[in-house]
Formats: sequence, C-alpha cells, structure tokens
Amino acid sequence: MPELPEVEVVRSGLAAAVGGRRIDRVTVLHPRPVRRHTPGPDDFAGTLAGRTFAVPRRRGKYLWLPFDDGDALMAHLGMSGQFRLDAPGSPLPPQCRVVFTFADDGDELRFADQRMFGGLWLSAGGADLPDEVAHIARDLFDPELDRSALVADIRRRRSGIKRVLLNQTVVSGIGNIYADESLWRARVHYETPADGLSRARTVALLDAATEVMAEALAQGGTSFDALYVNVNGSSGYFGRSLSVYGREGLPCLRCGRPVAREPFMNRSSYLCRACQRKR
DNA sequence: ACTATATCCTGTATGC
DNA sequence: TGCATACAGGATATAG
Repeated sequence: MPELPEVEVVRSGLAAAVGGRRIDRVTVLHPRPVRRHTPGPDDFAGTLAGRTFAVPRRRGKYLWLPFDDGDALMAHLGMSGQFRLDAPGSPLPPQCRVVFTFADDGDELRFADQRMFGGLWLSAGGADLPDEVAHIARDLFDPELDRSALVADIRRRRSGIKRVLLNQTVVSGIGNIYADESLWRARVHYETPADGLSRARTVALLDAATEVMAEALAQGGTSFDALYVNVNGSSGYFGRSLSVYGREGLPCLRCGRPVAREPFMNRSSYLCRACQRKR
C-alpha cells in the first residue's frame, strides 16, 4: 500500500517524467477516480488540456502536480493507484482509469487503480499548498516539522499509539505497514496509550519511523521502476525489507519468537509479543 | 474537541 | 466446479 516512501518515489519519478510538459488531451475511462472533481469528468478533462506541469510536490501520502498557472492536479494513490508512462497507442491495462497525452511526442501518463480508493482532481490555486491538504499534518521528512511539538501532541492523546501514528492530522505519511515496522523497531506495543509513553520512548518511536521509511525510500528509489507501485501489499514493493509486517508465524528477527497477527481496525497488526510488551 | 467505527472498492485466496 | 466469504487498508462521514 502506498505510504510515504512509495508516494515519494512516485513524486520524484513524475518530476522527471512530466515536469515542464504540456498536456494535449485527457481521457477519463472511469468516473470514480475523478469523483472529487465536483464539476464532473468532462470538466476535468476539458480544464486540464493545454496546461503545463511544474514540479510535483508531496505531503504525507498526498501528491499534487502544480501547473505553471498556479492551479494543481491533486493525486492520491489510495490503496492501489499507480502512475505509469507508456507509449501512446500501446495496450491499456483494464485498471487504467485516466490517460494524459502530451503536446510533445513522448510517452503518455496513465493513472491505473484497481480498487479505486485513489483519486485525481483539480485544485484551483493549489500549486503551493492545496486546500485539500491543509488539514494534513507535516510528515517526518518535512524540514519544517516541529518534532518537539509533535512529541507533545502525541503524548496528549488517549488513543493507542498505533491509532495516533495512523492519524494523518497528527503526523502524516504513516500507514499500516510502516506503523507496525516502526513499533517493532522501537519495541512498543501498538495498544500502548499514547499518553502513557515517556518523552524518550516517543522520540525513539519517531526516530524508528523515520529510519524505516528512509530505508524503504532508498531501496525503492534504486531497485524498481520509479513510477510503479505494486498493488500487492505484503509480497510487493518493499516486501523484502519488512521486519514484522506480513510475517505471521515466522520468527521475530530479534528474539526468534513467532510473529503474531491481531485484528485491529478492520485490518491487522503484526507484532512480536515478547519484544513489544504492554506496560 | 476528541475518539471510534462503518463505508467505499475489486482482485485474489480460501473454505465448503 | 461453483459459490460464498475473508482479506488487503487509504481517507472520510458519521456517531458517540
């Protein structure tokens, strides 16, 4: 599932692939991915034609592609969204939802999304910070993040720490996979009340999250097509680097005890019950 | 204001 | 073989 590292790989791939290029035509093959464009699919296609992309930006899992006119194309990959570059006229996969062709003769940009939790829409005046992203907290790679304020915010909350890590208005970019990886690395049980964590443990947890995602980013940037995000979560994109997520029954890489999987928020939490004890 | 849950969506895997 | 169900989990609307 695309979380911060995957979205950043896509962002940097798009910067190289579409920055400075002028859109010729947009074709919407399925209306659902443009549902957040309230004037509708036809307006979406019409209003984007003729615009020129600037440098794509990101906050957490939100991605936006500014145009040189001050508006921006918003993009969220959701669960299964992908951007692909392909030769015009080459066969379209069945999950392809939107196609952008360019005024030059280069590859066309395709947005594919199997489950269609993702979306594309125009944000008027959104080139700098779109309104739709204003409620999203800064992520752990944002140079303007105030880490001590974040630590204080986390330690005020009464939810379990994993819920807090997944709350994009507290800190953005972390999803189910990197939450579990971070908690394992910092040896924190996912149900630990956030307001019961010491300052030092909270700092260590954020450091772990930063490390885990930086390592994933380093791997993803070098070993895969930069514009491809695998849909298949546990066996997918950064699967080789995962220490606990998806490893139910396999030995904990630290202590050898079997990794457990527990139901959590209509999904799963993976943890080592020996390394990550409730306190 | 904060917290928790239901919902959307479809391909794949599994059980009977 | 075929049908039913579980599962994957982003963000958001709604309820408490």
